Amino acid sequence: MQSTLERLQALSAERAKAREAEKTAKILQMPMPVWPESVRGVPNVALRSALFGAIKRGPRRYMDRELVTSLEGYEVRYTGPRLDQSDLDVWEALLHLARRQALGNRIEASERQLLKEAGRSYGKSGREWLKSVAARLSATTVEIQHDHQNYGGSLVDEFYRDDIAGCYVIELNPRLQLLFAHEDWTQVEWEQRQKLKRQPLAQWLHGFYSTHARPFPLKVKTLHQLSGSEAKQLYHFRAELRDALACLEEATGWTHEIDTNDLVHVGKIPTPSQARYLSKPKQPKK
DNA sequence: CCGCAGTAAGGCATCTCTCG
DNA sequence: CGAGAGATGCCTTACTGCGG
Repeated sequence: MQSTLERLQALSAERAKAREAEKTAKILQMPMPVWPESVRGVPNVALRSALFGAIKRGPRRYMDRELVTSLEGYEVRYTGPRLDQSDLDVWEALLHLARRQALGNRIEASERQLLKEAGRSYGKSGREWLKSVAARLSATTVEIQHDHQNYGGSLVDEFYRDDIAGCYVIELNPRLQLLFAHEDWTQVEWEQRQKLKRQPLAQWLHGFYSTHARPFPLKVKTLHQLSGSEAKQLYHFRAELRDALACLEEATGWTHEIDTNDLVHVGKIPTPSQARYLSKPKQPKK
């Protein structure tokens, strides 16, 4: 026999669940945020984790529902071959193309257009590469938990070449909308990212620090794990990190320092929107 | 542990050629 | 001219070995 209290508790739990579902439904109906042509809008979870890692070319390690290192607050599991910064280029390009439509809609784009949006030159090797990225992004599984919101599925629902139409057909998962909710996404300067081409670690750092208006110091070891670097020795990674930070500074003007405690400091000039955000909570000091 | 130089191997840009 | 195939060669990463 249930007590009145138990019944009440069950009822309130049910209501909470319903509210959560309602919230999710609401988010799914919101339009995709719009960002200017010069940036790429990317969910923070993709930039604050090793999901798209700073890994070297060559054979990719296969992951099976493995927990991906990420900043606190995100839980990410991934199944499939490791994703790299080039895969991120394409995913960003797809989101970019989709941003003016409601997610879930079909995108049709030529090989040429996709390669251009991803910052690649058009040629035999580029087209072959695009095929392999399409296979990776559509055939792998990501599970993301953040803020009571769950996302599960592939990064791209459909991604195939329609030989008759002579173009690619892409269908994004409508639930991707959840990853853009609560302003939990970042505008990444595309021109800066392109300057860091072929330098996975510098690209990863650029994405990571783009998500922070005022970066906080992190240990070299933490960055090693967060970036998904496969360097086996930490001092090797430290050397790579130094080079990458120097490239990053050249491309963005963000200053860097590794102090005696092995803490990495990055100083940056906040973007206008980040500056507004920073000035909000605190009263201006005088 | 750390820095530097050298190495291997693969990613990627680019060039040329062919075909319609 | 434009699209695509194939070949070539540069550039990068991460590892190794040596000396401090």
